[in-house]
Parts: sequence; structure tokens; C-alpha cells
Amino acid sequence: MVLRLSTMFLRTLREDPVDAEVASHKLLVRAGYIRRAAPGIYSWLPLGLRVLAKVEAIVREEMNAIGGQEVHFPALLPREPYEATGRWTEYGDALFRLQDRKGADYLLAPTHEEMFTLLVKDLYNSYKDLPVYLYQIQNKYRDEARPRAGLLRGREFIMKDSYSFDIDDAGLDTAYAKHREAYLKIFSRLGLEILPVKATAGAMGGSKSEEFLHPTPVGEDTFVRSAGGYAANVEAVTTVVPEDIDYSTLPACQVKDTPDTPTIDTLVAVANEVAPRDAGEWTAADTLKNVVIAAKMPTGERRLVVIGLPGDRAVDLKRVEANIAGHLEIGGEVEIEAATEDDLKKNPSLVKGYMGPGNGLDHAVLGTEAASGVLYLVDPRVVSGTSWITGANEPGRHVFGLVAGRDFGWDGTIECVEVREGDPAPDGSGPLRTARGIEMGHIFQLGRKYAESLELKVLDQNGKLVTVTMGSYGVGVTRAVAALAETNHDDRGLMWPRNVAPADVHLMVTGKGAELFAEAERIAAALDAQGIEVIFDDRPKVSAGVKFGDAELVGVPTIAVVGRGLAEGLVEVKDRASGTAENIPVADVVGHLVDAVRG
RNA sequence: CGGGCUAUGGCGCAGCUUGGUAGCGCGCCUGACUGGGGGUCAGGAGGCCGUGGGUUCGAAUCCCGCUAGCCCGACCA
Repeated sequence: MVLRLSTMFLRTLREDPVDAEVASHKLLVRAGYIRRAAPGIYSWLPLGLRVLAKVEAIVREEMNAIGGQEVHFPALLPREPYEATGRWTEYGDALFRLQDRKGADYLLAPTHEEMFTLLVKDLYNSYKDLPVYLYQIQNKYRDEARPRAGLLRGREFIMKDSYSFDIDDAGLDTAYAKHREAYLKIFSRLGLEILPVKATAGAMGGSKSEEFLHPTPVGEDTFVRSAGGYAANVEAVTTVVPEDIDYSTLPACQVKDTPDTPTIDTLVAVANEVAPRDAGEWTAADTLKNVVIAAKMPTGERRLVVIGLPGDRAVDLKRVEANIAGHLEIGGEVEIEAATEDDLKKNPSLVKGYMGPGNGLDHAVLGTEAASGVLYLVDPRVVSGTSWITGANEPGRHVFGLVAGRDFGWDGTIECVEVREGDPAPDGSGPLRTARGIEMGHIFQLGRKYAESLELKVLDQNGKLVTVTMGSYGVGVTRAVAALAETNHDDRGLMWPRNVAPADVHLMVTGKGAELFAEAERIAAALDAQGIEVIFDDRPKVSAGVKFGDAELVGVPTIAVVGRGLAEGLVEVKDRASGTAENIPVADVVGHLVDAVRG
């Protein structure tokens, strides 16, 4: 196939679009791959569409390879299925809702769990039909509060989403493992560095989940990694729990006056005045901070929880939200926010600034069994035998040497503390560092959440109805195009990897002699005959500088120049990425280019 | 949702302070020259100055409202 620039629908821009911040966005617009149609919504031009199709083809091949079967759902869907799973409301403002002429509610699908589940329910009813893996490559719609970075976060985007249906957990594990392998292959073929990181399932429900992150500074997901290979989303990081300490020799705790110490900083300063210790100054790490948060339950109920953590640490509400469900004896989504003044007024036993689990003597304050009756969870670092300075539940007083397990108890532990650079990796592989990444894919074991709410059941070997277990797996296809552009460019333009480049060879003529054009035509035709895809810059009366500039901007991996060298029987062949160039005899140039393209 | 900035030909911008027939660069069209790094010259086409109202003889420019966009944050399978 030969794409002639003299007729191709293409206009390159000399200047960066003013609304673009990241390189992929600037270059894809400048090089004529995409155009903005509305915020977060892009039109695909001929060059862009070719790259997109190649990325899709790779995804499709690998999904087919694990037995996936491609289907295609509408993007415009009726409300009912999403009502049944609760997502019509749960999805909130991010859902594009609309009405038909009769006033019936519709939506533009943000993801298709419901439709896949209903389709399988429609057609299958026996364990013999399972497992089945279905997928589609399709537009998704999410009314993001703030679309940004061009294709990296759009309101319309293309996603490959697949869904596995199994009779039991072992089947789900297999489906999950197969998808994981397929994803690693997809990203490897795309030439994208990928780190699978442990993630929490979040609003999708279910248990096991991994994100496939492409590390890059423009990414919007923060994750942590260790030199030894550990990688995880901050929500999923687990704390290295210290050993219990023998407290038999520790002195009894003592309540002391610590006037005007409502914050950890003021407390540490006063503690060093009123109760200096031999083993060096008190620090924030010696204090036990008790933070009140409010959990908004799916039922609408608002429940207070106190979290105890070392005073030198901060609560990470997202981590709390990701990990609190098990402590509330309730399914569904819980929203976490800081407690308000009102919350505290309703619980007079919680003394702001001077809260503590108890004074170790007469009564406990925090905990479901204690005076306040408020659920008390602690950071895993609070192990039996650790000794703390903490609030004595009266203004201006703190208790010193309060020993965990001896003087106070708790209802459970929770991963709730901000992960910091330098914290140890849970698998002992070294200190954690934070990094940024783009989420390129995500795999979930959904379990039976959707199958239950939509009543997808099949008969098992014993003729009993059992609920099917599901997995859901996504790859951001348009996002992959952006990530590829982000990773493969220099200051002159794009530099596509071979697998996804819009063409194999960018052939250009410089000069005006008819023989130059005639020779270039012959080369283009010969390459075409060999199945090589050629972008042919056959524009007459366009200066060499413009042609070189456009070739480098468009970013096809191999550039061939028919020009002044032809007088000596030579054609210049350049590698876009390395910049290396060599002169090849005209007679050999087609073979040389074919070899370069086919590796 | 909070904060900041912006809105003028396809793209990037000036003009606004001090109201008076809308301008520059790129791109586009015609011709000539040039012909290996966005070249030169000449001549053209193309604009409801985001939108509604107000002030004024007269508004891109001053005043009020609205809308949209971008950036930072919050949010985000």
C-alpha cells in the first residue's frame, strides 16, 4: 500500500497546540494523527487511525490466543440493566445519561459488565457451556470531571474489555491467569514497559486485582516500587509488622498535665519539658495519634471510627476506604471522610486533641466494648508491648507509657497510614520509592457480584442452580496509542516502534528532476509489491526542508530519500530513531528496505 | 467542586490601558525564482472579535450577566 502525501488527508502543524501540555498530545495533533472535537473527545485522522488499528490488531490476536471470542455491544444502552446492579446511581456524575423522544432513560456505557452478564444469561444455562471468555473493542464514555493530557484521559476512549464466566473459583483463577499472561504479551509486543502492580478492587467489587502500569512521569497514578522488584498501588501496600514486645518489665503508665497540647507538635515539645526521658528526646513517633473519621455506609448511615497510629504518620483516607470494609460487617461501598465538628459533638466522650484509648487504670474509652462504643482500629505498627504517649481524654492531659496489649486493646488493625518513601517493602525487597505511571490495563476477579444482581445462574453436575463467577479485564487502547507516543518521541517528532507505525517506510523525493520522481515511483511500486506499507512524499514543489521535517514529525521508523545522491546511483536510507543514515545503491535499495522492515 | 488564566480567520498571537472602518507570523490560493533542512519576491482568499444586555453619535476596546476552554488541586473500574 502506498500513501501519497500529495493526496493524503494530512496537514501538519508547525506550532504546538496551545491546549496541549504533554508530548504525546502535542505531537499527535501536530503530526496530524488526531484533532480535538470537544474536551476529552478526539477525532482520528488517517495516520492516527492506522496506528490505532495496529494496536487493536495486537490486542485482538492475543485475546483470541487465550480463547477469547469477540462480540460488539452498543455504546448506547437502556437504563434498566444498570439500575439492576445499582450502577445507574453509583456511577454518579461520571455517567453520560440521556433520554429518547419518549423520555426513556439511556446511557453511554462507561463499561459493559451488565450487558455481557445478561448476554450469557440469555443464551447459556449449563455448566457444560462454561468457561467462556467474551471481549469487545469499543468506545467507552465517562464524563470525567477533568479530562486531560489529550488521549491519556479522555471522556470518550476505546477499551478492550473482556469478561470471563466460570462455574467455580478455580475456573476464575485460570481465566485470571490467562488474561494476565495475555496482557503481558500485548504490552511486550507493543514495546511498552509494564509493571503489574497489586491493586484494590475498589468500586468494581471482587477480590483479586492487578493494574498494569506504564511507568512515566506524566502518569497520574502513584505507586510504590522497591529495588528488589516489589510494586504496588499505595492502597494495596501492606505494612511490615514489628514483633510483639515483652512488656513485663515496663513501668506503669502515668497521667500528666500537658497544658495546651492539642497537636502532636505541641505535645512533643511539652512532653520533653514535663517528662524528659534518659533515652533521648521524645519525638512524634513516640505518640499515639487518634484520628476520628466518618464512614458513609451504602445504607446512608454515618458511622464514626477512630484510628490510632504513630504520631509521626498521617492517615491516608484512600487507604482507609480500600481496607475498611471487613471491619464494618457490611458489603458494598463505603465512603470515608474526615469527621466534622458535628460528629464530635454527638460523641462527648471523644475529646478533641486529647483523645486516647484509655488511661490504663479505671476505664477504656475507645473501642466497641469501651465507654464511647466507637470502633477503634489501629495501624499494624501498634503491636502488643509498644509504649505510647497519648491523650488522657481530658483537655490538657496526656498519659505516658501506655502499653498496647497491657493498658489498652483495639477492635482490629487496618492499613490506613500514608505510605512514605523509604518504608520497607512487605516482601523484604528493600525500601519503597514512589513513582508515577499510566494505568494501561486492569484485571479483576469480580466474583459473583454482577452474576448475583443479574441472576446469572447455571445448572451444575448435580442439577443444582449455581451462580456463575466472573472476571473483568480491560486494556486502554487509545491510551496505549498515547503512551506509545509519549515514550517514543524526540524534539523533532514521533518515533513509532515498527509494530504500530502507520507505515513501514517513509519515502521522499527531494529535488525537481523528473528522473528523481520516476525513480522514486519505481521504488514505491516495488516496495508495495513486496507488501511493504509506504508513505510516499511525492509532493512536487515542496522544499526538502519541509519534507524532512514532516518525515521526522510523522515518525515512520525508516526514511528513504531519493535526491541528489541519485546522480551517483545512491538512495539514502535513514533510521528515524537512531538518526543513522547510509547510502544504498539504487539496485539494492528495495531489498535493503524490505530487510530493514522485516528485521 | 475550589483556585488561577483565557476567549480576535485553519493554527499561534498582537490590538483593549487612552472607544473612531481589525492586524502580524504560519498555513491556504495565483505567478515567478529556488531546489538536501520549514527559502525569496509579488499578488490574493478567508474574521458575528465566545454570547446576551448596557453606556456611547460610534464598542474587539468601557460596564454588567452568561457560556465555553485550558492549567493546578479535589475526584477518577
